[in-house]
Amino acid sequence: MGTALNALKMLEYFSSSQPEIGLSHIARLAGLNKATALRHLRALEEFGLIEQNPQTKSYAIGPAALRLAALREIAKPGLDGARQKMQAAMHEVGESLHLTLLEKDTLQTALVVETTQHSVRVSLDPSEIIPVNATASGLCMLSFGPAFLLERLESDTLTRFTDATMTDPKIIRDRVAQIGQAGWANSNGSFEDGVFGYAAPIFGIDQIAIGTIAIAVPEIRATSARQPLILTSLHTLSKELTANFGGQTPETFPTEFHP
Amino acid sequence: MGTALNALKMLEYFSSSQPEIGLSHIARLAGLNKATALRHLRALEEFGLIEQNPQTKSYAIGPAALRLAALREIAKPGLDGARQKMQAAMHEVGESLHLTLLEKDTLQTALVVETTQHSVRVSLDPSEIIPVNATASGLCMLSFGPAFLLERLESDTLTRFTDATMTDPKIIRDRVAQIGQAGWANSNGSFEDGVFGYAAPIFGIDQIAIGTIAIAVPEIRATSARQPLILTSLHTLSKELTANFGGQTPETFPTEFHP
DNA sequence: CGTTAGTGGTTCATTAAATGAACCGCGTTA
DNA sequence: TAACGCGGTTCATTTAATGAACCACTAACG
Repeated sequence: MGTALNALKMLEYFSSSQPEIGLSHIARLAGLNKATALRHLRALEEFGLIEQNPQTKSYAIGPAALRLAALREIAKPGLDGARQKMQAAMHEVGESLHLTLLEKDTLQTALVVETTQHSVRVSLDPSEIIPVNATASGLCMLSFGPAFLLERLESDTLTRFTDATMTDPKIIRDRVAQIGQAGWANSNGSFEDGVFGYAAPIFGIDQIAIGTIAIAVPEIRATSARQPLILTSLHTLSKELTANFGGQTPETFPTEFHP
Repeated sequence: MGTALNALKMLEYFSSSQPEIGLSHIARLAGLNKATALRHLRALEEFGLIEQNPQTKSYAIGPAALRLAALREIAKPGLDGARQKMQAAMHEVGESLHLTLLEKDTLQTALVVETTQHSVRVSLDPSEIIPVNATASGLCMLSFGPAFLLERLESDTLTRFTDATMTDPKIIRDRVAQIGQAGWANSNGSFEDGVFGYAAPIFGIDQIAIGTIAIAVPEIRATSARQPLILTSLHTLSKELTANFGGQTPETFPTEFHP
């Protein structure tokens, strides 16, 4: 059931490490008969989503992908799609959310969705640069983002914001390793007193984080009873936003978040 | 014949002017039964190439397009694909080709493929900025490119390169209108004596030219007998390169070029 | 030099999946 | 109230997808 879908699923086997695949190979990968694999490829090729190298006879993603991506950007300019998903989650959890993206080499707030359900809520300055050592987003980015962030940890001056702020690179690295296992990060008042943060990565095409999605909870509401709700919301957001920005979640990433 | 292809063809109906389409509407556009249209949309949606707006229930291009485009860029970085197509055409026609792209507001040579078949051939300096009034590429760009190029024609100083160079904006505008009808432009020694140029547009997603592909022929070989070959090559290149860069050829564009 | 194992691609009887007319429930408009 | 259009569903009918066996070709190997 779903011929079209089966055809499309063949596209999943192309990756940055394997941008060109031969007929027999992709048939084996997809568990399809060569004949059907070929017919699917031909259909995709006619549409332009697949292209055959006339020399090697092997197949690669075609130019139609570019056209569709351009259309996508017109229909949903990235952040708009993210905002909608964040707003939906905000209604579920009843807390403020913020989306941070890695711009060049700093982590910046791209979008803030504030809850309307509580008068006591966490507000965040959208122009602030996010310190990697003091926020859940920052720690998350150290775990799942590009390696240079971790590497320059020692050479950076790590500001102490509160008593809970970590400034020792060794301790931070330990924490980062834990987060890499769990899939999510938290910060309990290490940036601002009374603010608990929960963050999860948003992955790019190469399965390296391009940003994070975070839920900020005032300490009074940060009870262990509310954690499961927050963590499941965080997990679905991580996956949805990764998809929204055209990224790919690594297979090793946890399928759910545990406290 | 080709369920997958029929499903994919539904994507063709999304455009910048119509980025969201409802079920009944798209079924009508594609000439499909609502039931089959829905099943196709569901398949595309599961893959992520289509997304349904939960409020309006209408459909739009999904985030998977971004992922595929990113993969495409890794596999075939734009110009590489263009070079291959140009080389194939070069072998067919036996003349030098050059690809020019509109960078910001100037027309620049992006790629040159020189023929190896003749010792007398046209060479082009890749760093040169292409004058719009003197080259086939320039005239082509005036016809099919963004409007501002034509609008600033009067305010620009138009250099006279040879006796055949057009410098009167009025005459140029007439010529541009002709080219708009024909689909291709030529320049007979208006940039350099003894060089005949033939050019056709490369369109972007919005059906406005983002560049041109040109064939440069030494006057001695620019016989009327060779024109048909050159023009058909030019036409297929125009379409192929438009596709290569993820663009879309307007429906009003000629299906073949006539001398 | 023949054998083997791999490739990309084709054929055609069999089978499974795509199809579409009619239908439902719902919200708008007349 | 009635008529229309919408998104979505159902199920008998038909059409198109499927896959085992096959061909032609290339590369490696003894």
